[in-house]
Amino acid sequence: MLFQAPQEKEKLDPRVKRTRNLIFRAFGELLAEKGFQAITVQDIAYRAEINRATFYAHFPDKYALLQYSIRRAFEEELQQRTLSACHYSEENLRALIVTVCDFVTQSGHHCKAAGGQFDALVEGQVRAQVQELMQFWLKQRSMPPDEADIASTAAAWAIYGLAQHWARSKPQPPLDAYVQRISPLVRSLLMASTLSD
Amino acid sequence: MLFQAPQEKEKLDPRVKRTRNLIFRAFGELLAEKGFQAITVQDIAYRAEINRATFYAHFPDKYALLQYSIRRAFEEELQQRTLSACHYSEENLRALIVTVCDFVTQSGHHCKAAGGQFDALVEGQVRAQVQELMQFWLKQRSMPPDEADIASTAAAWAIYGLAQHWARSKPQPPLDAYVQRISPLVRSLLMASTLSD
DNA sequence: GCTCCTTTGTTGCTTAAACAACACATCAGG
DNA sequence: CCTGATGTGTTGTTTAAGCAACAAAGGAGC
Repeated sequence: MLFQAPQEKEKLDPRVKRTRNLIFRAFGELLAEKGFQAITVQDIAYRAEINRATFYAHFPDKYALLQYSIRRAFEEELQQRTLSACHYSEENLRALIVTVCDFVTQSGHHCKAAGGQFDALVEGQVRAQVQELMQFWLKQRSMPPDEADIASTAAAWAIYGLAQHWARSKPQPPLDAYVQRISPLVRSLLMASTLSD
Repeated sequence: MLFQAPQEKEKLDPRVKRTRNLIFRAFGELLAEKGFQAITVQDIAYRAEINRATFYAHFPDKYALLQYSIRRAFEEELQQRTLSACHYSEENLRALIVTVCDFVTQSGHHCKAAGGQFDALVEGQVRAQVQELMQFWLKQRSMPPDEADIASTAAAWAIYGLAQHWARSKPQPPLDAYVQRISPLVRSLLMASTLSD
């Protein structure tokens, strides 16, 4: 992939990579089975076939793992939709918005059992990644860094906000139509300076 | 489980256990995809997320892994059918025969691409385990060891031979009927001395 | 025959994971 | 209240897995 996440870059000890994969998968399974609070670190370690102390070598606690997992889940979602290693285009922007909408709904009813902090975590991680990706797009199109910062930040917040709005709205309009409607708004935020293509 | 396989007993370093699991699964996947000869040790190591040298720390070569895998696959088959931790009964004996028949057919067309040695390996491993299990049954019923050896050996060979015969016979009679027909033969082998129950 | 390339086994040295043991927090029940 | 049980973090020591580099065995193609 061309757009590698800033964290977890380059060469990482394969044992570390594998261990995190194991923890990630185990956590995902448990999350689906029991809900967040009911999960203990022991559960995770057992399921992942690792020692409990090893868990703490990678994450301070299960909340940190939750955060990491949200980020990874969203990353994988992006990769599966062939985004993340892409350039800017209207189509990719719409796809990105769709991904965020889906992810927000998913995380909404996937595990409502994680205290009020859950939504905040999802929001933070997803927004950060959306912003990074769009920043990457803009720099690729040679927008000056500080402008790209501002534009991508604004657009990321807007996308997340609109996604949440859609997810909560009753009745829910068809996603396609909604995205068609809002993507020009986001585009205008992104392209405030360079208005071509 | 009450009837633990003689190898791989008691407490084994969890890393070893996990590594072997990873290798076992990776090998199973590759076997389904490419066939035995096409698989390299590198493939297995890559798929299992382990170092190639680690593979050699566990198995001399891929043939040894094949042998190990056959044994494990059959073990798991037994456990799934709730055998292996059981006492002798007519029903369990029939279930055992059914398992062997299924396993022989499976391994027959699952990967025909492993030289002529493949069948021999399956045969050896399966027969050994069938024999061990029945020996366990007999000793549980306080048959003297040397008698149990002989009886279980004869029965194991008979079961495997009859399973192979069934798998190759055309047209194949219904498995249920076939097992009903042959299980008394096996039973007579097992119970040659103690003819009660 | 001869390369070039891939795969195979093998070997010190390095590093991450396992363990056991610890002090501490939390909570249900007598 | 206290007691037993369970989960949390942390630490030093031990052990398995990773790495890089090696020699050697096979193939494929010229």
